Amino acid sequence: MAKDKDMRRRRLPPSVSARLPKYYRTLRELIGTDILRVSSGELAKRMRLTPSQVRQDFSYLGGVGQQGYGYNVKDLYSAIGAVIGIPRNYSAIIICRRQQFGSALAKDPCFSTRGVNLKYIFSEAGDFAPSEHEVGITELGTRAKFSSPAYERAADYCRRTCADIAVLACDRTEADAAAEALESAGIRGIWNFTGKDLSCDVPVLDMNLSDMLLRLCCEITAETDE
Amino acid sequence: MAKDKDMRRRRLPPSVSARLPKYYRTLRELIGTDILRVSSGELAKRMRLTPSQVRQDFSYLGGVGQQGYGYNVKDLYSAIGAVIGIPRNYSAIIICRRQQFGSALAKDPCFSTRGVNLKYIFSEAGDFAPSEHEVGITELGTRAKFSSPAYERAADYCRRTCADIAVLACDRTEADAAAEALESAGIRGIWNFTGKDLSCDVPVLDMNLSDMLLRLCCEITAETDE
DNA sequence: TAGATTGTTAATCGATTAACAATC
DNA sequence: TAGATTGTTAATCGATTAACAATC
Repeated sequence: MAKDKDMRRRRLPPSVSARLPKYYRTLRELIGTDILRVSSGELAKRMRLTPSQVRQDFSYLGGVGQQGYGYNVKDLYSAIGAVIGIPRNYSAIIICRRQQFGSALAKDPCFSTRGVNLKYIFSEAGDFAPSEHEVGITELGTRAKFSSPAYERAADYCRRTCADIAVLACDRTEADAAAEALESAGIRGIWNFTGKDLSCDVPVLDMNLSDMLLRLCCEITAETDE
Repeated sequence: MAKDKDMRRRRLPPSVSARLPKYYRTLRELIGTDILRVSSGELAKRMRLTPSQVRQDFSYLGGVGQQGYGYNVKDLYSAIGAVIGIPRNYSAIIICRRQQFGSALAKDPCFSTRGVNLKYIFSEAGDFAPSEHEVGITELGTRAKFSSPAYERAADYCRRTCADIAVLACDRTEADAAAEALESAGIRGIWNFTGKDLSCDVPVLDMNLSDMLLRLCCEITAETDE
């Protein structure tokens, strides 16, 4: 008894949760085209998976489909959104170096389109709200001289105002100190662009650009030699 | 017979090749500290793997270790580098929008530190060699009016001069056309920052920032509910 | 030689695919 | 009802871990 409930509660296997964002994105696109229902076969074709895998994955969401019909696109979209945590309206801050990577991220639509509230950007050239950022960085130049590193001001902000996610794109040499400061200020996840592996208790998503570039090189090499 | 040779030749499982860049990076660090030899146990500790996995992984490289001693750091480093394709000196070009993501990538050390030759940057604000790029983007502003989109000029360049890797960070709407143009111009791999899935015959490494952000959200949510 | 550590085989674990009864 | 399609169980496949003989 209550077998399906147990099923629903079982922690999602990592392989499944890694696919959720892509399901979510594909379903968004379907919503945009006014398609109301979708079968595991159709979704599998769009995402280049097997129908089996799609159904197996969705079984962890607990009975979100209907036999003979398929899945209601909007229901499925919000069921997946709920598991990801979209309704929690997470907030984010960026710690970056002027004109570098993280700074460009501030303009990326990934935050606004996914319901994550980008609140503030901290860099050695000044601290900015996203709206001020473009002007701030390119025209104002350096806003002020700071005695504290950007990550400390970010941690202070975090303590005062709360923020869930830190996009960490500071210098490698500051990475450990920054992660520690942010963690003790209550940050709940770190998107790590520093290229340094962090040891944290909160979830860390590593974006090691060098590693990624080499991964592509490796594939190219394997392709050549095959 | 020739059993070990067969082993060496067997195509690397994807799980193993995905770890090679991190091995490579860790070994680089060891070289930097003048450590000459390393055991599977030591390496496992640094990389948070099991010694078994390290040895299993390296077995695909074919007898690069020595019983009772471990692995010679430099030998291992170059054996892994060879599989990745470092000695092939791959070259790269960037197709991006002004001041956006790809443009910031041009300044990232991942290319130079990994022996990938970044040759040229194409954007609607002008085409630049990496050395001209910072000045070009921020001070010169728009260099010229172009009648062709950046990806077409990139494809032309690729046909004339050759380039192995395209960092594709153009607008989503141009993603398919750009990939097709670059592929037919002879590009061998695409690092895809457009947020759109490509269908290509060459290896594609997807950097879907929205998906990645949601993956982190998902982990935070799971952590909270556990 | 004795201790250390590899390379490899076997055992386990997890993820994917296939099959099919349940049911809309 | 008949056709479609799910949810779930069983079979397969691949990746990780454990164990140990080979050997430096």
